[in-house]
Amino acid sequence: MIDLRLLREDPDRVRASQRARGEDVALVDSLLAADERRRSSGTRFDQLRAEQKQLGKLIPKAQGEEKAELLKRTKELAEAVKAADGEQQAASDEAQRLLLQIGNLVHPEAPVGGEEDFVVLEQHGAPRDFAAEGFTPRDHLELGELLGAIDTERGAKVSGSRFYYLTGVGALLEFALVQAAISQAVAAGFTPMLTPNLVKPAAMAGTGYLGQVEDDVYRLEKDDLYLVGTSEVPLAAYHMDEILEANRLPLRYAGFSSCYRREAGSYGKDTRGIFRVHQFDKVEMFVFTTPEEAEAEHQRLLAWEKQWLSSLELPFQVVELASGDLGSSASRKFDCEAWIPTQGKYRELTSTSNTDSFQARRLNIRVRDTEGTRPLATLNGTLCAVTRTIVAVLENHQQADGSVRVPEILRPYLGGREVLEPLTPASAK
RNA sequence: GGAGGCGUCGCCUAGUCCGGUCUAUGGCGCCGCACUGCUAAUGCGGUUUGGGCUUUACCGUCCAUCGAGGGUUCAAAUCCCUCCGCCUCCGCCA
Repeated sequence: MIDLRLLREDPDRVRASQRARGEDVALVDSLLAADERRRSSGTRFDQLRAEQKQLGKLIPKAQGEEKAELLKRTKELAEAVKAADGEQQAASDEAQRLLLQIGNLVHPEAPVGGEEDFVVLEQHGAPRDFAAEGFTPRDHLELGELLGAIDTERGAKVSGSRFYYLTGVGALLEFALVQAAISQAVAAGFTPMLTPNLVKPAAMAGTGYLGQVEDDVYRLEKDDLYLVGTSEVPLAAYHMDEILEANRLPLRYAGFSSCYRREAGSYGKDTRGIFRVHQFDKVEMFVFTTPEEAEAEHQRLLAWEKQWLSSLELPFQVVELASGDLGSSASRKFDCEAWIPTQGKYRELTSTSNTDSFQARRLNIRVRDTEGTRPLATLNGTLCAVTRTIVAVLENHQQADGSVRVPEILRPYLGGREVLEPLTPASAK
């Protein structure tokens, strides 16, 4: 959530941010009104309650008629206090409800616009010229099947569309990617974390995933738990309701978890292969730091993502997303998009967001330093989303005979193997 | 899943049976000041968190906060109910 104090002092800034996001600007005025009601009813409650407490203290000492009179008065006060409390509660709930609907303040540098208005910041490497090499590239599913690495047919049989099995070298490739990614993160000072895949509503709401994207989240109604769409959720909520000493910051965590996404509203999009699936594994970076350090940390997260994709020898570009495509929590977001040869496009492989103190406010996470106790900043960034990375690696490193060259960074985790070879027809099923 | 115990302002802890004197005790830690060649020791003061009012700082003041939420009462850490978490035992189990 945004800072209520800032909203009172500079409502125009919040209005402008809402407008840039393409979200409801009128929320701002409804919230200002509710906040005003909350404060005035709160003041009344405080006064009545103070009077009630004072009189209440006299009762044990009073006698006879004086006591009867006091009891009568305090009984009336008790009623009034209860009523005022109700009003305050209602106004406060209303203000909170509205506050939670307002998106994070858009960063001044973020381009204004919708999904199409992203800005390409950098390009790394160059797409291969398969025509010049004399063959037509196979897509990742075809390659995956040749290698005995990906089985989507049986995934669909067992679990439905957008499910898959990683088999043989496919499974080994995932473990190699995860180990390489975790190694990079640990070398950079991150604490590796294995996190719960099921979380309570407070964790989900606190990270901002129960707003516009709620339909994309799996919910287990019987237990009132959610399947996480990213380990960002359990990592952010790890310090929920805590006050962290400034000298412990930054706290950098590298989480590994499965990620579950309903992909509601993406019917017909990316239906082939494992580019867009309901379940995949991911190594995610998550940082708790001070608001002053947030921007610099965001650049560091982006740098670690670039390092990772470069080490996989993938051609990619860095884009900055426009204001309308930030999601409710991010003030600024960069994606790294890898070249997918058979699509002839760059596609998102990683994404890093600066959520500033937006999630920390919702999750009640603060830092204590000389400035006092105040919300801290949280940031997140993908290190390796396994399935999409497999897509990119297979397609970009394929060879004419259907084999795939293993990037050097992964070789130690694949028993030194330099090439993944297609299964012989005899051993294929 | 069954039975029992526990949850107090950083940590430990008193208070809960029997409601008001709780403005929540004491110790440890921490912060400030004093004293002292330095350190240590000692003394004094401070030390939950949130909200309101005071100009949004300082100072001051009021309210809420004893795991969470309800209830009873003039009055709840204390009595009642529901929920959450932890511990012990039993059962089941990767």
